[in-house]
Amino acid sequence: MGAGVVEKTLDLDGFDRKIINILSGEGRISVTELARRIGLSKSPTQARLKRLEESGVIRGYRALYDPILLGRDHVAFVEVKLSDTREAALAAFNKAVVVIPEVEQCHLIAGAFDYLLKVRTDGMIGYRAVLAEKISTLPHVSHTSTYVAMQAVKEDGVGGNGGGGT
Amino acid sequence: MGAGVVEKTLDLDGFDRKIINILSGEGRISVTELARRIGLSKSPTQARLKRLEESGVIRGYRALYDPILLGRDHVAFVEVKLSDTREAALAAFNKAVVVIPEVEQCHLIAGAFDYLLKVRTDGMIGYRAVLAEKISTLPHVSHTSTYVAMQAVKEDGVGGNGGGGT
DNA sequence: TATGAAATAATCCTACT
DNA sequence: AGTAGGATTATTTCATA
Repeated sequence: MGAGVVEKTLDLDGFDRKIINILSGEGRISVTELARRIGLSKSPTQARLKRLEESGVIRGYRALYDPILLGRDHVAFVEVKLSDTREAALAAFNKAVVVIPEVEQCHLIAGAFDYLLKVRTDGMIGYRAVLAEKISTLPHVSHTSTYVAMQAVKEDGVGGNGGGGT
Repeated sequence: MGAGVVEKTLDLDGFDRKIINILSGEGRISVTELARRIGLSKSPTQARLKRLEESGVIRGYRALYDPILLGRDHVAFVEVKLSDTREAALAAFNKAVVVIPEVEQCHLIAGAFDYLLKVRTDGMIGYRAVLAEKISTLPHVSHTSTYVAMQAVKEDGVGGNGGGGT
């Protein structure tokens, strides 16, 4: 995305695609089951899986959690405007924002050199604290606009960490 | 989120929290390894894992993919305004939007009764097709504004499906 | 590159502390 | 409720085609 053309030349055939699609829904099934579903025996299935993992197509596996049961059902989207949009400023912002655990997603948006953040907390009080203490103090932030989600109509599960506690 | 207080009364102790945090990063490790890491023997670890799964805290497992290697690195956020925001209209919109595979996320936003959608495609051409043929034709849509992401600064992996092909 | 068999390691179940 | 041990099943490696 952006600078540098990345080598996209990995040839994924139908079996690889099937593996990808199955594992996107059920990431913990056994290789035996996976082999049965794609219609191949165990060894080649395992070899393909390993190849997908080592080539970087599969970056890892994650458990999906119920945000409500974990008490982390407050989602807000934050539009962030920067006072400086030069490369160094963007890099500083990027580096600082990725380590905030409550920030689930952060995208650089075209057109206005803004960022759009997705922030998950355990409630409005927690959100205000994150906004005041973490997001507003990020490098070169000049203005933020918050949009609170009333309902997650479609969403994948939530990661385990992010302010809860280890 | 919103109507109906949900029973949050599951008591998660430190071991459960450890399980949740570990599995959020490595969702495919064995129960043996999991037991070793949380400092418990295998049987209780497995019992706790099963309890977390059956209580709904863990909703499933998913493989994370590299969007670039899969050729699905175009992300856009769409603000959708509805002409009708009564309950029935919202329900109709919700029902229709969840089945669009390119829509990764959809949130009902407070304040203006808008929706914010995250749409992933294989490029601008694919995005325009999705916007014209799928999003704009959703029930009660009156207006959309698109914000294209130039860079994913922080983001979990991507699901396997969404326009690719089975 | 797929198949099939043998060694290894995981899961599952039962009994004990 | 956690630990320990044994039976079942899956995964891994290796040989073969």
